[in-house]
Amino acid sequence: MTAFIKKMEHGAHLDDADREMLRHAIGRTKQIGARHDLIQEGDEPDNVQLILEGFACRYKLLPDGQRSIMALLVPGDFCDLHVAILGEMDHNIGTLSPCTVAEISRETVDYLTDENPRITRALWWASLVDEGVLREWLVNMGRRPVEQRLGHLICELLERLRAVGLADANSYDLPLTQEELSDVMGCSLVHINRSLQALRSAGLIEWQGKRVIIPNVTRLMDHAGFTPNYLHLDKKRRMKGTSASLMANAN
Amino acid sequence: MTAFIKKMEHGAHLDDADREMLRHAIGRTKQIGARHDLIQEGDEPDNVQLILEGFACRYKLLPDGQRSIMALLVPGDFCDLHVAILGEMDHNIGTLSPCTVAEISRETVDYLTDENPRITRALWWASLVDEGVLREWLVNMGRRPVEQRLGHLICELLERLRAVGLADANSYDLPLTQEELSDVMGCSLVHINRSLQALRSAGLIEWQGKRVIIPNVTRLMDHAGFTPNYLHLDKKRRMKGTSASLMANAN
DNA sequence: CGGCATTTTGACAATCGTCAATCAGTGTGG
DNA sequence: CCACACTGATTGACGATTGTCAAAATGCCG
Repeated sequence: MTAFIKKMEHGAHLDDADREMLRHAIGRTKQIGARHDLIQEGDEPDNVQLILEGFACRYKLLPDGQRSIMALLVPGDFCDLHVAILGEMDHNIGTLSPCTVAEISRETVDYLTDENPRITRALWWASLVDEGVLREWLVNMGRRPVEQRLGHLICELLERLRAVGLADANSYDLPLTQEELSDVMGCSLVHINRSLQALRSAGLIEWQGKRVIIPNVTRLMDHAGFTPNYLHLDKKRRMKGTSASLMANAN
Repeated sequence: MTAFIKKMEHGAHLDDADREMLRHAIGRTKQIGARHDLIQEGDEPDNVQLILEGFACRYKLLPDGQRSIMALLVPGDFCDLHVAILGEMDHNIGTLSPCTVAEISRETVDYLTDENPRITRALWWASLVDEGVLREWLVNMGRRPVEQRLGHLICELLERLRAVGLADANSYDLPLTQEELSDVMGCSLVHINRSLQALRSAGLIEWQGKRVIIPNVTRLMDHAGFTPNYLHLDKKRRMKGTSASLMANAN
């Protein structure tokens, strides 16, 4: 919950009333165990789901049974804000760890966006950042060897989790198995295992149970070719134009 | 121009007045030669650019000089509709072939979206489809060998170009070099060359100059594991909710 | 025809996947 | 408390895919 509001703060300048509106918007929440689907390809849901705690992912299954994970969802991330426009889900969303998930009705979303331009801007910002992350993942996948790819992902999650208060300066909990990592990175489980070992023996990462520790963040970022610009986590010059009303009243 | 309107029609039910508004929205157009940047990383443009003719791409350059192409833009596609919210471009856009590009001022975009909910819906739809395409490319990159990957891209472009009237039932002009294809597919030029040969000798594609011919579309789609659902090119049950107003007045 | 970009080829090396087995950690029932 | 089952991590051997290098062939355009 606080993760959600912290995230939104990165997308717009919210005041106390805005934060209060967001808090009220969250209606029912539910607990879901690890490895359960929140929504499936072809679904046309009536509510919007939001991760409050735990890790989830967007994924597709291929005819030959392979799984491809196209996004990791952490607390504060929306699952399916967009599906009403597209008609139906073109992918699945499943939990990776046990999750707390909020359900927000369409009516509530409509109310928020009709009434509050700052919240609307924050929601739109979140959606565009997701797109930026997808582009960077594509670069990662296409042009970096698996060892750097892993390092890049670990850097990205450090930034994203710090943005919602779930990581300290150089470590965080990452509840993914190596098999799940292999579905993210598009390579074999064995290769993940060996690449992680390489990163560890290079002193770039350490692993204590489910917690990742990055002894020297700058060094890992350098090794992985990571630059955080695509996460757009600073609001600096972003408020000038009026064109944020682009998506006004699309029904 | 007609490509642009044809594309928008896939996103919402437009009437004659809507189409007229779209036609008027396009102000200055410019001709750009092949391999010129339309916008670069770090830019904060005041106008929105729209491809009217030709092929362009989104790309990033890596420190070691490698190029990664994360999206192909064809007539009807927007370049940077979103950048006002994010603050600055996190990637470059460059032409691949000579292009005709329209510049639309922010004021015009604001006017359209304030006044016309159907156009707003169509614009939002376009943005969400871009995201769906990114997800599918990520699957393609991570889980399919290069030969199928190429087949998949060729199928996707057939659908996208047919949607804007630039392809017939089984062929279209594809003005990309093999080197550019290698930057899209994240592999070496030599490997692209050999994979294309494999597709040709399997009778799955033919190449006449810059034109791709697909002798048997079903067979290629099958070979590549292509399903067009992620392009959301049919409007069927898509108009029920009101939540398309999600992005209303975000300034 | 000559120059240049693009495509094609061959030989070889590096990366990465597959298979199959072992090791380590955790929780359960007896 | 320990045997057992189960999941997840690790290892070795081997083969397949893909990259690199360098050269030759092809096509296009002035």
